[in-house]
Amino acid sequence: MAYRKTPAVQDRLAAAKDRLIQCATSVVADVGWANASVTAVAAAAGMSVGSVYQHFPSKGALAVEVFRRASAREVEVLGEVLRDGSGDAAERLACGVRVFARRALQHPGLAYALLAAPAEPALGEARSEFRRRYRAVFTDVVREGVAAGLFPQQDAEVTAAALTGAIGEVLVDPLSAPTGDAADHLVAELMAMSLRCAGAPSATTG
Amino acid sequence: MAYRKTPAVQDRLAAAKDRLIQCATSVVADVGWANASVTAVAAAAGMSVGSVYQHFPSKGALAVEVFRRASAREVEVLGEVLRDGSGDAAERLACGVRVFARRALQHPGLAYALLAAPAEPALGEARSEFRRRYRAVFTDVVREGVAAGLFPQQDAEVTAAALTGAIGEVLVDPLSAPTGDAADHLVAELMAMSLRCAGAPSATTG
DNA sequence: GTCTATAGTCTGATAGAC
DNA sequence: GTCTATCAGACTATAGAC
Repeated sequence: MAYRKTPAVQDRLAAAKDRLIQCATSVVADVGWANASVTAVAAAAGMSVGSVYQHFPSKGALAVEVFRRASAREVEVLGEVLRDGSGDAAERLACGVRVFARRALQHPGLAYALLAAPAEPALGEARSEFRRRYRAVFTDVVREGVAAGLFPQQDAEVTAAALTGAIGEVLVDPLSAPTGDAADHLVAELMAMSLRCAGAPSATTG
Repeated sequence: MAYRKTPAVQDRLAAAKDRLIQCATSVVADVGWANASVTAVAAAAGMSVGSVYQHFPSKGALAVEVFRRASAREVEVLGEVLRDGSGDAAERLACGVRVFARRALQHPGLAYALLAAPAEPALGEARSEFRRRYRAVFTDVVREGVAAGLFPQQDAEVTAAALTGAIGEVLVDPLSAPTGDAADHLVAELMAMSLRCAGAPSATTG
């Protein structure tokens, strides 16, 4: 008969699974989804291919989990800044964009994998959800700004989607990650563009 | 020894290749890149798998050609409106966005495949080029608007990239293609958002 | 028992014979 | 042009190490 796993065993399993996910994330950030074969991931995690399939039913499921964890972190960080930051809606929006951009520029491989890389088919749905969540957090700030008369009347959902796409596109294009002054310039322009996009008045003044 | 192909043969080959590309485009628009196997494409084109490889050296090459043709059409249409349309930069930008959006909403399957679908690894480069070209046409209008004092000072490249990403994201998300009034609303919001994004003054006024 | 290594099956891309 | 063989990579089954 089947015995319940002891806590110690459960912990060990969970730890191994965690490590597997982390290693897989590194591999993907390094070589992209296309080249992240199960064999390569297993090797990076120091385990056999068979063991990988003890943690995940398929390569796609592992990919989804890798994607979910990485993207959840980003959405969470952004959401905190947008919701709990200080200042009015425009200031929080600008701050959120800066944080998002800086994080992406620091981990370009991961950002590219999350935002734009040709991906496992299984990631289609996960990516959609990721974007929905980004929209949700942006939608809230935009709505707030409109309610406060800070932004003009607009469909907050559309603006939120636009911000999501715009920021992703700007950050991902130069596969060559800009550094130093170039990065600062990019972030500054991105913040200005986001404010204009929402219709913050300062945008047209300067 | 190898004889030069007669013109008649060349024409027949070119026609077959054309049909193959068109059929492949339909298949991709229907089932996405992931399910567009060479077998499926060959079947749709009424030829054998082996024949497909007489026209293209690899599946990736065929995918790139499908992508190139479809995206080139879109970029061209947009470019014409933005360059040769009537009115100032803001008016042409708004008009270009409307045209782009309407076309995408009419062919949602193809739009999704071009803009956002999980794709063949080989398409990574093609997609980058596609986006660079979008940026290029947007960059020109934005520059012109800035020069005319219509838009505020800004990095036109960044705004162009943002417009590319924003429009794509807004159009692609609701995999359920909006129809009738909903589509009109979406297009109108998209145009307003694009003008705000570039900093057109009317945007903050109403 | 759980992990590893390994050798198999299966699917789909690709090459080559016909 | 078609058909068949090969190859790669996802996935599975099994045997042995600890």
